[in-house]
Amino acid sequence: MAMARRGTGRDGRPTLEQVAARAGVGRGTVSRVINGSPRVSDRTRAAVEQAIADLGYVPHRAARALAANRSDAIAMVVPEAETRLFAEPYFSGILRGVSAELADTDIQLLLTLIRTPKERARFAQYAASHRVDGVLLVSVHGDDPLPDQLAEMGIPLVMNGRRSADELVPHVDCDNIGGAQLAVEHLLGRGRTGVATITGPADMYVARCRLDGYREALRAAGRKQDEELVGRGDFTEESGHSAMRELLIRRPGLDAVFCASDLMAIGARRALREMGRSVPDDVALVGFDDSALARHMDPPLTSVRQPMEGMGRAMTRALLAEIADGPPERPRLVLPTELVRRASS
Amino acid sequence: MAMARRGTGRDGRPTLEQVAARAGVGRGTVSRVINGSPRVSDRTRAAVEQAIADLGYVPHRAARALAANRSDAIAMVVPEAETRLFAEPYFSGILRGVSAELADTDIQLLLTLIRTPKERARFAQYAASHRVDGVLLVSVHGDDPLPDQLAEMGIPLVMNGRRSADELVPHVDCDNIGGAQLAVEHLLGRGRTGVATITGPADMYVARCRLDGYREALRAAGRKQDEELVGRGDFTEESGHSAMRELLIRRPGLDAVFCASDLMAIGARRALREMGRSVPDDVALVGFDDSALARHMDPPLTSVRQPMEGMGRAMTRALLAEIADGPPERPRLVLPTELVRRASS
DNA sequence: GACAGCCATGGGAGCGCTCCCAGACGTGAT
DNA sequence: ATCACGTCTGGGAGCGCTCCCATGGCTGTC
Repeated sequence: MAMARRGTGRDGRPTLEQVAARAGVGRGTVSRVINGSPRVSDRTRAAVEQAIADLGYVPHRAARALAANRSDAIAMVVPEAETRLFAEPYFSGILRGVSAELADTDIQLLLTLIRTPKERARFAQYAASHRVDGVLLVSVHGDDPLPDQLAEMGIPLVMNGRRSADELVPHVDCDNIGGAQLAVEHLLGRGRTGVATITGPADMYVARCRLDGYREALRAAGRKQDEELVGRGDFTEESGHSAMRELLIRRPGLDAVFCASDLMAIGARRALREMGRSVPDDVALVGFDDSALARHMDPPLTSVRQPMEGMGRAMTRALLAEIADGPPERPRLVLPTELVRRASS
Repeated sequence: MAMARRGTGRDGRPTLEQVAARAGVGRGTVSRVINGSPRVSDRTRAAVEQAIADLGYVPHRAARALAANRSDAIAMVVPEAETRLFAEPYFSGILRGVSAELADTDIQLLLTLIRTPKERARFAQYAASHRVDGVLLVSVHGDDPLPDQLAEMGIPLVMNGRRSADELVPHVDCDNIGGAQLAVEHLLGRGRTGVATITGPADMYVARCRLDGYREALRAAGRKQDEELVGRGDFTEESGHSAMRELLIRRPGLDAVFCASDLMAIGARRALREMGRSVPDDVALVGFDDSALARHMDPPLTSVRQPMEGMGRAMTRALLAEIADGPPERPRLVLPTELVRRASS
């Protein structure tokens, strides 16, 4: 036989049952009020809300999750390398956006850093058992099996960035091509004629986009493509340094460089200094990311800003919509980039 | 009357009940195995483990949380300003440590950014209702009421850093005094005689510690204190810049500066350049934090490294211990800092 | 004025787990 | 053999919620 109902929950907090008792209604009604069901009269609703306020009632998440078979939590998954490499503005920017968007829902953010395949597998299993309502995937590499795995399991999922031009998994991206164009147009607009670029690794889609943007801007301006002005980097400072040296040897007369990352711009800047070029007088420099590094460089670096916080927000909105309404018809959302002009160009 | 037991849980995943059936034991026994209770015979344990493996069973968190009255989740609370200001290495370093420490438990990390008092209140309420087992508080300011609020509610809690010398809330700190000493000793050891410092805001405990370290190092070396060599900053680049200018005006002969943050060192470096001083030849420069900024400065900045990842780990260990065993007898843990020597000194 | 139809409402059943008690089975001492 | 333990085990009860069905009061209609 059921024990007599107690006056409070196990840890001394009021339960829905007590709220019901105090408001003089049934449990179902309180539940309806809490969940915003329209099928409650205004009178009753007011009484229940009063009781909730009086008691300081807060729904018990676990109980709700168990009964309703949802978790009211989403996970944000970040390959650990990213927190190291792109600590800022990437990771914290996105996080800020996600958090802001979640602030007035009562959905929780679970953060998972993944550093090994074992951890990836573990997370996949975890997600598979519906312990989260959806997943936000940050900075996915082309060869990461996780997105497809999750998609296959039918777990709502949004990535930032895409792995290829024909990405099927819903994602939010920023306009890398447009950003690169902006940068190169700006350089051209300042009268620079020998505009070089230092690219990211060719197997990363984002790097290819930025290179495409560079090419497109030159084409649009009617300049001929000089392949000797394209230096290859891998987004690291060191690669920017060596690419810049090679560029300078091949084309000593170049007067501007668009780097596909701020980190490479730092390396390039060092090479320029070593080879006796001043910035921006001899060579104008533009980066990509608008990181803290760019702001604090000497001279401060002109850079393409990605709306990281906006991407975080957009990803979150997209995920919540997907959780509520099922897969979107258009899986892709592209946010504009912006050029932040500083003294380096 | 209870419905006949089904073959699987609601979302098609096996339940503990099915594991029990397959292993030919009762629910209680499976629960015991899962929770590592010793009161299970080896035979039975093996059978249950086999059944778990066969079925791919994963416990349902919400059900477990509800029944056991714990959440298997801890929250990491970060004032939003911090993700902006100290993006790196602070925040991501700690996060990496926390995540690493949690990796082989099945405790989840909930991340909460707090930007308004309203959100703080909301979080306090949330935590109060035992929706998390414990809280990690990052970068707390002296006037933040949250720590005491949580402590009062009996919620296991660990902060990083302390608000004052007699902090009562359990916390993990790094050796700011020792780090500053290290920096100044290093400067002295390189033959510098006029060692200045630029401090953080006087109302921040961490800033006072670094100043104490500076003083202590001078004292230990038998140098007299010259108050004119102490510049006041507030951890920002701009404050470093103006403090450096003033120092240079007051004491043109100074030949070294210990800055209590890398950001201030960047400002100081700019001022030095403007006033025609070279680094490190005329003036040696040392920062604090060992941020990405320091590594990429020109010349690269010698800086005091705080073991952020280690602090994250230590905080997590301390919190888990507190959850398991109750409040620690010694609330404080201090981790050593380390000097990273680069070309600026 | 009777009946269908609608709406707000109460509360039983059940989500998947843990807790704990009572029972079944040893074992060693008497 | 009997008894007193101790160990291992099964399963009832219950965690706090949501879902859903049945109920009862009202309205509108012919």
